Amino acid sequence: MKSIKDIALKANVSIGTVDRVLHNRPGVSEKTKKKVLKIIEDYNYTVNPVASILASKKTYTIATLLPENINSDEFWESPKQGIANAMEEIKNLGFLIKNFHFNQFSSKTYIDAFHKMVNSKPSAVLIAPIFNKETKELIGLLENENIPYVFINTETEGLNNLSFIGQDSFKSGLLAGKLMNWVLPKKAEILIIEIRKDISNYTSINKRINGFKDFFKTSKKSITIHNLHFEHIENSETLKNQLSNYLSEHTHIKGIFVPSSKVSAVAKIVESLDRKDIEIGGFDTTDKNIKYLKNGTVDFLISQKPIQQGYDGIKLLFNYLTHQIKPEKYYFSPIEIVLKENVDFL
Amino acid sequence: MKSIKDIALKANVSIGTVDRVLHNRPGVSEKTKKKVLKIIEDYNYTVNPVASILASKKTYTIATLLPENINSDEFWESPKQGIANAMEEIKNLGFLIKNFHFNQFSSKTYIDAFHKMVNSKPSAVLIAPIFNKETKELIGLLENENIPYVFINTETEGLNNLSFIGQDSFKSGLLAGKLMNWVLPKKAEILIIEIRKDISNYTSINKRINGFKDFFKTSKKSITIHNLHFEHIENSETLKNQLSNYLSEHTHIKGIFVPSSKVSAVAKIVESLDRKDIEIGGFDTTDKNIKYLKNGTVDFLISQKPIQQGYDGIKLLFNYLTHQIKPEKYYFSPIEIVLKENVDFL
DNA sequence: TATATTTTCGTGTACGCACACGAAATTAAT
DNA sequence: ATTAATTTCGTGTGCGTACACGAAAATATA
Repeated sequence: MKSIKDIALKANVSIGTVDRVLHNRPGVSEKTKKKVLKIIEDYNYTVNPVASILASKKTYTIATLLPENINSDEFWESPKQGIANAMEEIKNLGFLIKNFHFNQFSSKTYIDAFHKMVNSKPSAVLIAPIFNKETKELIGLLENENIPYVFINTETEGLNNLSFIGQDSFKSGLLAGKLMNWVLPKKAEILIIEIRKDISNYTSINKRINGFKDFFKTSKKSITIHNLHFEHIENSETLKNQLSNYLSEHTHIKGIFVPSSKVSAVAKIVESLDRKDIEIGGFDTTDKNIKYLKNGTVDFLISQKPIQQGYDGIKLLFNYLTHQIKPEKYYFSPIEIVLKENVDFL
Repeated sequence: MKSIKDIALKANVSIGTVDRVLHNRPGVSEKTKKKVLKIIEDYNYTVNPVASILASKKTYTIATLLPENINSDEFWESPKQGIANAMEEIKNLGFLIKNFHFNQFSSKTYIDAFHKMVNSKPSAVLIAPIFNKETKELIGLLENENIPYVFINTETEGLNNLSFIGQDSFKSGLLAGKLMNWVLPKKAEILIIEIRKDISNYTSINKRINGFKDFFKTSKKSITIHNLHFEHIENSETLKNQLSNYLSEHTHIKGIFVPSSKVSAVAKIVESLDRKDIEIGGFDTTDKNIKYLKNGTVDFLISQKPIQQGYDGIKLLFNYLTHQIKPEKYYFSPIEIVLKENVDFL
């Protein structure tokens, strides 16, 4: 393995000069620069990144802005896990992380955390731009400072984000439709359950629903679709009463689609009603959801590999900051089908 | 970031002593060792792998032994891709790779390559032990030299391999059964097509078939299963004739299960027969298979993420060699369901 | 030609760790 | 107590690169 020293020796210049050539720094005459470059080419030399990292005391700090995970909402735990994993890998390469959190039901906390994040002067940021309007208003703060930003999980159009990491929600809804279509009999009715509390994730969920409905335009089966909205899900008695009433009034409903991670709340009720004839499908492999998948109450889940999303987000910024590798603007996560039979192998 | 120097300072010992403790080298009294370890713990210190690698001129070579990919058989291309990706990441960390190949239909070439591999004195090896008997006879060569070995893709029981990376074939067959059950009508017949050429992969394929059949023991639908074996698949005329004859003799066959990556060969024929009523399922996302998945001839594929298998195999050996991290004995790959709707997001 | 200015380049040190060498401290042997 | 053997530990050097500092060379100005 040739080193910078070998190059210098061969070129009859000092290590410093070679270094200047390598980094395109001024202070080298055109003539010697040519000479050195020629030898670098001949020797097929590339800098040793290990030594390079060790020598450059350059440090980068990446800031993240994600919802805090409140009580039962374990979804955000996963991206955070992936972020932590990625940081573990690069922390010795001069990378530092600062995590900022907000309450996903309070835009005020989002704005607040956003400001704090910008004030910490990070090299780059990873944001879950749950609040669309606020994000558009605040994004200038980052652009003024020339801080690159990546969006995760929630798409926000029309901004100069370096990349978006998340699922194609429409397609994932479409896939959910296909699966639901498979599991249902030739003639059936489907209930889509929306929970208002997911309002912050409004766009994604709407796209999922659109995709879902879109699939049934092409289905050969005879399907009717119902919709039901709930305001709260904490008050499980209300939810239970309303849902069981609805189901008893509409006895042809044989499938329930939950376009969010709140599948388990619905599954719990259906199980208590002992309605084994109803098939349930939804999103995200939270522990609770998996429990109902395993016991057969839930038929399928669609996962977006949130751990990997977090991991990829950090790695992407790492590559951008250290190697100026510009990522794709859209970085779509896998749309993974999770059934009882493969849930243990993810 | 705390360094070895900080530890030494705090412990009132020299850097050398800390170094000895870190590497469990002799020459440190029990007392000072305890003291140093305590501080390491307190400081939450971990060695900087970058500096570590730079300092230790140690170099490792990893050898791989995989089938060469003959003409149409593109499956092995994927693990190789993953291996290459992983090597790219660690090549500057003192890692070198030597790839050995064999013809998967000739045990002689396997034995040959195996010997060459051992003679190259690698630090560790990654093997696809396609030939069970031969592997068991040859494995002593590695054990004599104390060379750790990892199996990929093909399981071989009763050996001291560091780890096995691959799919739980039985479970993946079971899953295929579930999917086939979903797509079929209440009453149907299924044809399982085995291609003798896959003999080298005999065990896995058999397990898949067992898993598949196992599922139908619990199915509520009325399903009959047929089996068909083919010697060759190159001679597509023979295959086509036999298969179309069989299908016309057994008109109730509405599903075909191909427990190998040769799905496309079957799909091609079914397509040419214009039998849109037949659902096809099989394994591996080769380009050809994906083509038939996209045009609707094939209903589902099951992928074992072969690229990741290769990647994981190398990374696992890397961690073992550099950090003595002992991997799990079984490292099961995801069992991924691939449909037309999610094939673009993997 | 002497001096100032700019361009070009060489040297030294640091990054955090591994490891060899040998010195100091401890223990054992005489 | 003296010497020898052994254990314990500190120092120094090198890994390949980045970068600051300043010296030397080249060029411009008087």
